[in-house]
Amino acid sequence: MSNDRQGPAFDLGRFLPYMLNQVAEAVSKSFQVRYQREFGLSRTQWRILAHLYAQDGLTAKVISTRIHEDKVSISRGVAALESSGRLSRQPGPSDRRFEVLHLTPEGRELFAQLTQRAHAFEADLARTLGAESTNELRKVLEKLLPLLDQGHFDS
Amino acid sequence: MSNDRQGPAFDLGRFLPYMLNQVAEAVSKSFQVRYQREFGLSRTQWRILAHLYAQDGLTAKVISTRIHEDKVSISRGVAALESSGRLSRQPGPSDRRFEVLHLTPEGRELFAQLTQRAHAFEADLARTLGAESTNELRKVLEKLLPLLDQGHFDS
DNA sequence: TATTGTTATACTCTATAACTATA
DNA sequence: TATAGTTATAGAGTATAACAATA
Repeated sequence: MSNDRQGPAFDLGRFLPYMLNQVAEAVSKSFQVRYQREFGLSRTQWRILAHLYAQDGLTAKVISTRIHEDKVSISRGVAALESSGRLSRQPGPSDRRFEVLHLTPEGRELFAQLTQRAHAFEADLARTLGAESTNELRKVLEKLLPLLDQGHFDS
Repeated sequence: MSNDRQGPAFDLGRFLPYMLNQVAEAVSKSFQVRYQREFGLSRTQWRILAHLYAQDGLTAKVISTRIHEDKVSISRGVAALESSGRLSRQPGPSDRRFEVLHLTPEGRELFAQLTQRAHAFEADLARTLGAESTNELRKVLEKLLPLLDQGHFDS
């Protein structure tokens, strides 16, 4: 058998960035159904709600840097969540360029329902992986995530 | 201090699907620069090249199912790669509905260059993570990837 | 009737720049 | 001059359906 390759071998299926991406995309898409189909939330909206649910009174800017998303996309997400009655905004008391964001009772109630589904989803994933692999995965991700904030993967 | 939470707690930063997604996106984006900026390839085009580089003569259908991408997107990627002279297609000998895809020498040469960058990028990532974490990550991903093909995360 | 692949269309996301209002 | 947030716009990616050619 002749081998007509002229360069070094490459197996995409064993290329870490590709593997990571395939898995993350499938998991993410599978979970998105839970909040998009039933509650009409985009991924950005879901993430904004999650942050405000954990800590009320954040500004768009803070959320933007935390989730590494553009301020434009956050601005649109916040506007949509406001017009659907899930959050309200007030001008910042000390600096009126900021807007302080608060969940409405409806928004809080909605997200409380979503946390249950999120936890159930995560439990399913952990069951699929097994406890040990889940812990290993969590450990690796916890090691990588701080590097993102430090801009280790920028450019 | 009063706690005004009305539902169960939720920490997005410790939610596995979110963690996976943040890391995968950052890693992926960081690598994309290598083939997009210098060679004008889209992610789909890069993946098509990778498959043909490893195994010449595949059809669009086969590539589509392997990388879990829509046949429309593959069709467009193949058309773009053909018009930029990186691959050629012939009607399948036994069934003319299929088109057999081959890299041109230019396409093969281009991808040989890309494999070097890919390996270098992966080595950087492994160095960042450390050998042990890298192996753990690989093991977990190898456990999850077959589940995708089985449709475990569909719907 | 089913399958490969193309075309058309619409919708979402993303990235950028220009703008406002505040500081 | 710099920052928070908005608006407008163009590009890419994604999803769907309709279509042509072949089986």
